Amino acid sequence: MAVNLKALATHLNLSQTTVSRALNGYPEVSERTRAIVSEAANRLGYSPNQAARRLATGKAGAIGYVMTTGPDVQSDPHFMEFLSGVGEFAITHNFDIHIAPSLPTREEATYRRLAATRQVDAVFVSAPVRRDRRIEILGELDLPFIVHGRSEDADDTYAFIDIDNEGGFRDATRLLIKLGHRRIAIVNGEERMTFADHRERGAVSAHAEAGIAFEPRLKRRGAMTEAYGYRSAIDLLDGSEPPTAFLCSSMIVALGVIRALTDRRLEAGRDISVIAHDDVFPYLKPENFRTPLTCVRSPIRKAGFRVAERLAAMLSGAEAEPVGEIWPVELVVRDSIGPAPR
Amino acid sequence: MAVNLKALATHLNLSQTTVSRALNGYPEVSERTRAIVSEAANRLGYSPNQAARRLATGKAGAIGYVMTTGPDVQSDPHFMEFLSGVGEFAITHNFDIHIAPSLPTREEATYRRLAATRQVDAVFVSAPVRRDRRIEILGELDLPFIVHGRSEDADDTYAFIDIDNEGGFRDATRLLIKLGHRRIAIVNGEERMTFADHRERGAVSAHAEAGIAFEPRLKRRGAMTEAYGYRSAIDLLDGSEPPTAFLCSSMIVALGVIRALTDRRLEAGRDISVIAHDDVFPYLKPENFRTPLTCVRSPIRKAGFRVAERLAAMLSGAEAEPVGEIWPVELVVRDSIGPAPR
DNA sequence: AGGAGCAGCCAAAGCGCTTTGGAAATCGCA
DNA sequence: TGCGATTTCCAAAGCGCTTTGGCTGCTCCT
Repeated sequence: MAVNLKALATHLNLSQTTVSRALNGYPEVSERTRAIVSEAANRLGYSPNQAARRLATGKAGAIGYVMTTGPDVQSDPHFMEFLSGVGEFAITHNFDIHIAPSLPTREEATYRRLAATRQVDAVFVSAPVRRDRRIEILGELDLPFIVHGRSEDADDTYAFIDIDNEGGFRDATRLLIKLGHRRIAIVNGEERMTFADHRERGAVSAHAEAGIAFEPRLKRRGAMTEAYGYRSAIDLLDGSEPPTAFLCSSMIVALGVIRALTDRRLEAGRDISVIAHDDVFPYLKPENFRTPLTCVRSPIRKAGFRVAERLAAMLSGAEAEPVGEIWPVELVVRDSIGPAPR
Repeated sequence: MAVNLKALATHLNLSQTTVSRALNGYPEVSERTRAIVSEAANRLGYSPNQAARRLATGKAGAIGYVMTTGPDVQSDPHFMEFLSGVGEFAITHNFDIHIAPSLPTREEATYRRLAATRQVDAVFVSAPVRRDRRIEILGELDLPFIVHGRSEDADDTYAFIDIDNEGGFRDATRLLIKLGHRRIAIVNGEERMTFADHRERGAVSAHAEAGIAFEPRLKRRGAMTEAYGYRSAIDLLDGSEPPTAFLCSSMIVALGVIRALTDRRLEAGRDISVIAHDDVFPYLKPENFRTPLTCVRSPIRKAGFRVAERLAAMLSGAEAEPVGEIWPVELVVRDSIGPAPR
């Protein structure tokens, strides 16, 4: 059915060697021959069997990702946008993305399998937690990897790219403090997530430098759903000494927080201030909130692109030492903040 | 480095044949030997080189998906939830998901490459358009595939699984009509999308059977962003003879529509009715809208699971003829609808 | 004219697995 | 005890590619 190297070579009265070299751009074949070969290849619709090529070269032509899933695992809407970025780069370098689904409990085994079966040249890890087992395992495995985010600080033992979550939330908090806010709630990501740690740390340090005590009762941790944002905000607003400002770890969470405000007849920017982290989605923009939302912003798609780019660099040997890269985030002020009520 | 079959066989003083058979569960090896072999395989951390296995068997152990991406291509938040469903099934049958990123303009070539390089055993296609070129190509290619959605009706030439978009929107529209609504807007998906055609058809037919003319001015087509929902609704509300009800093709669109209503001091369920399609996301639930949202509902994750399941069936030969499968959707009534104002 | 150097091509090995086509050992039974 | 049937295992071929290590014939220089 499908035409293979041998058939093509026979057809051309050339050896497989020559045909292979012609197609792969090796210099030891004349331009004339190369032209003839590639013309024929196109015409006959030849493209090399990837498995055979892999076996011969040892290169997989794909980068991997272990996606946890299962009945109780919720999908992360951020990931799709991140993946689009990875894909954008992958296109330019002709590699694919190999997704290995895994139950959360089988993650370790899945990484090991990926490494052992040589299906991918490298992997990327996302949403790292505090002491991320995946990073420990990958460190032992013979498989290049990069982390989107960080596992633990002061770790220069693995490659990563992260955004300055701490700095972003510090800036945001500073701004709120400058506006007179003293009770600032932070509706943050899940407990174990490092990005949430960093954001909290940023908020805390901004309080500290202003000589204000950050009240732990005002912080929340949880899976970033709209419902979680709502519940958290209602809970805080209905308690005694409610916050005068909210920091939200995602746009979806902000949606829930705003709904709570609306329920309590509070208007963002006038009665209460809201700042959220914006990963920049095409379908939900902070400037389009009823009260345009002040944000700490960093396009997650760019991060995906960069992750792929770095992985490619690692594979080509251009990046030897594991380096960590931290991107600044941008504070974009819109109408959702204002002076603290007094 | 990595232990291979040969090494394992030598170590065990057995032939590669026997070791291979023992590991793959063939009957012509004694249970005793099998036990010894698999113990050793575990201990030495052997797992077969996937490329070699592919080359030998012709099976890739992966299903493919061509993901369009690029600077101007927006990611689809629905896809991640769909993919989780695919993954859930994939786990149980030990195959992976191979994502081939592609510029929209190169989609055809990407499918051809996927077929020619034999990297995947089958592919799935999502978000089909009217005359979907992808389906035409795949029909010619020697690569099993299934479509999530439909390309054109009366097509029993390819395998698909779809939800009854027409029926769902017909039911929703009937309900609105019964409540006295006569000007029902439909804020639908992109022009070329078949699911949007079907939903529109459902709405139109419900009008027809009630002897009411459906006004084309009340329909909108576009990429389903929040901003699009908002703009569409504002435009309709500010026009003459504004609609008394809205049908929205996604939850995100509904978010925008609701924002527009709020801007115009209209309350869903009291002043105006809203029904949306709900793909069932963990992070944004219709029951948690300020006014709980009446929905036409069908979990997209389940569809993903089923797509994978059917693909597996096709590969095992259990599913020979291409069949189309259409799932009913559920109309879930909540507070966002009410009698038409008079 | 004669040899060095090089461009252009090829045969064959090998990547690590599965699988075909036996062979040897064991078993059942008359 | 002898012989066919059944287990249990093996050697070798082959999947389709890349790549090593030549070989040939031409050009160029002295």
